[in-house]
Amino acid sequence: MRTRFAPSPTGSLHIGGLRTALFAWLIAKQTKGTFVLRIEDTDQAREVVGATQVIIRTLELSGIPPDEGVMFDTTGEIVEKGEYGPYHQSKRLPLYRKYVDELLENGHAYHCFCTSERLDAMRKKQQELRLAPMYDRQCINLPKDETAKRIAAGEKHVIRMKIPREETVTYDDVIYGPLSFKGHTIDDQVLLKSDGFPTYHLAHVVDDHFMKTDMVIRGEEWLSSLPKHLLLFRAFGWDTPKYAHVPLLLNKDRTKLSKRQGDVAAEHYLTKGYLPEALLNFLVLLGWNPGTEQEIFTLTELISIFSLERVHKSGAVFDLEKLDWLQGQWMRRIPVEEFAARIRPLVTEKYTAAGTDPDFLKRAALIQERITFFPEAPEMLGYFYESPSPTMALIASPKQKIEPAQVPTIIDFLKTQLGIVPDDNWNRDSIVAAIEQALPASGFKKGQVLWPLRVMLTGREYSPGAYEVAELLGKSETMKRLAVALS
RNA sequence: GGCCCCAUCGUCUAAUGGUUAGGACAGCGGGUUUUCAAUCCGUUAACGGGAGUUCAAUUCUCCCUGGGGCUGCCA
Repeated sequence: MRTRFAPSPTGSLHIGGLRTALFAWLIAKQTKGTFVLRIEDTDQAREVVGATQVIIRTLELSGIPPDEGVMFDTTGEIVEKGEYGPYHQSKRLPLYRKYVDELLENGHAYHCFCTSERLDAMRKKQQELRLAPMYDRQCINLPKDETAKRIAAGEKHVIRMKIPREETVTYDDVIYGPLSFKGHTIDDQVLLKSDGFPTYHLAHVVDDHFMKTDMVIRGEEWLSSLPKHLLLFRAFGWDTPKYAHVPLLLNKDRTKLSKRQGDVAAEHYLTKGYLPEALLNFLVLLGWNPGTEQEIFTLTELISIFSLERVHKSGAVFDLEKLDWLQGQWMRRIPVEEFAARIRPLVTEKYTAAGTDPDFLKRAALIQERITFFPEAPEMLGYFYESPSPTMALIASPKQKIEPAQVPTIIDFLKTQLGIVPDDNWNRDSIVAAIEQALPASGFKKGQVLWPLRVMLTGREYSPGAYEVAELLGKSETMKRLAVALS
């Protein structure tokens, strides 16, 4: 099946857009079809420079790049690939013009010279009379010669669609099921703007016809425009694609997910350190479920089990809590070598020594099960690359039942016990043995010696275990840190 | 206001004409543990309301209520 994602380059890729793209990508992949990226740049005023790059990059980073349409070449330049282009709507103007002319000839569309001032006034009046704001068709029966004359005189105009008002348009949406719309409630939509650009409605129908889209997967906000699109396909005499409208992503207050209430830019989550696997896993679960109790899915698994039939109709609140959990799950699934490779540049940026550290993999392994985001790594590994400054306040922990007065004794105990571990046998097991064998006679509890040891070695309130840190630090460094004076 | 759509724990969701209405996240309690995290166990918490159909309705129908989307020469 050929599916497509068709965003406007008006800013970064919306997180809801990424979910829609994911659904479309999954359908294309599971049918061994093609996922097309088309850029809907028909609103010159709202276009943002660089937005197309961001959109493509976000899809790529997420792991769902387009197969056809707008994409990057090997050098990172935006190119178009495929036989149904161009894939930027701004490059298809003659095509839209041609088909809107056809509509004009067949009586499915008409010229409209109304000014926006008149339209505003009209709507205002309609609102006051509690009527549906709709174009009043003032220009629908303009004589041909008058129309021609006004156009020739350079008068600004648009082309509107003529809706058959007596009809009821019905459709069976892949997700929403049977839908029906009464013709007299549908507005005579503008198809071609006065600047010669098409509106979404015209461009969508023409493009998805010529690009041979089998299924249009888009957000639910398009549901009420659907009859216009259906009518256009019919007016052109073209087959209608299947439509699957997907439920919206919502703010906490259940309004349509918007910028004001949080970050809606998909790349924000990626740059913040969320794994694409976690992000897509989270998004796919918003509105869809596999019918089993499985919650963690790779993209490959999703390709085989995803289905639009199991997407339901109500909107889903975009609540990050579960994303954080999924992030943790995915972080822990990364092979440790890969994990180390990912964080190494980040850690090296702050601590040059990490770049040549032969034990980096072991240190990375220590934090993998407790880290949430890659950027936390430098902070979490800092004590391996710079000497900590432990304080008495931190060591004398009431929770561990440690009195300040006991601290020197405890540290002496640690020095003595660790001192007897042979240099060539410095490993976790022998460190454990050296300390725990002497524990009963010392009168200290485990926590009373291990908490101070950990703090002396790391200077931190939280960190991986004392034994593991000591092992990786090596004997001489461990002994050195135990000898540091407390502040 | 008009049109269209939707409605199960706080959130994401499952299931069913007869069930103790299931799971996950979060919350809470506990185990493990030198801290934090991770992990394990337990636990709080939902069918919006009213009619109708039926022996039986959370499930089917209708109405209401609530929520959302659209209502641009935006997409």
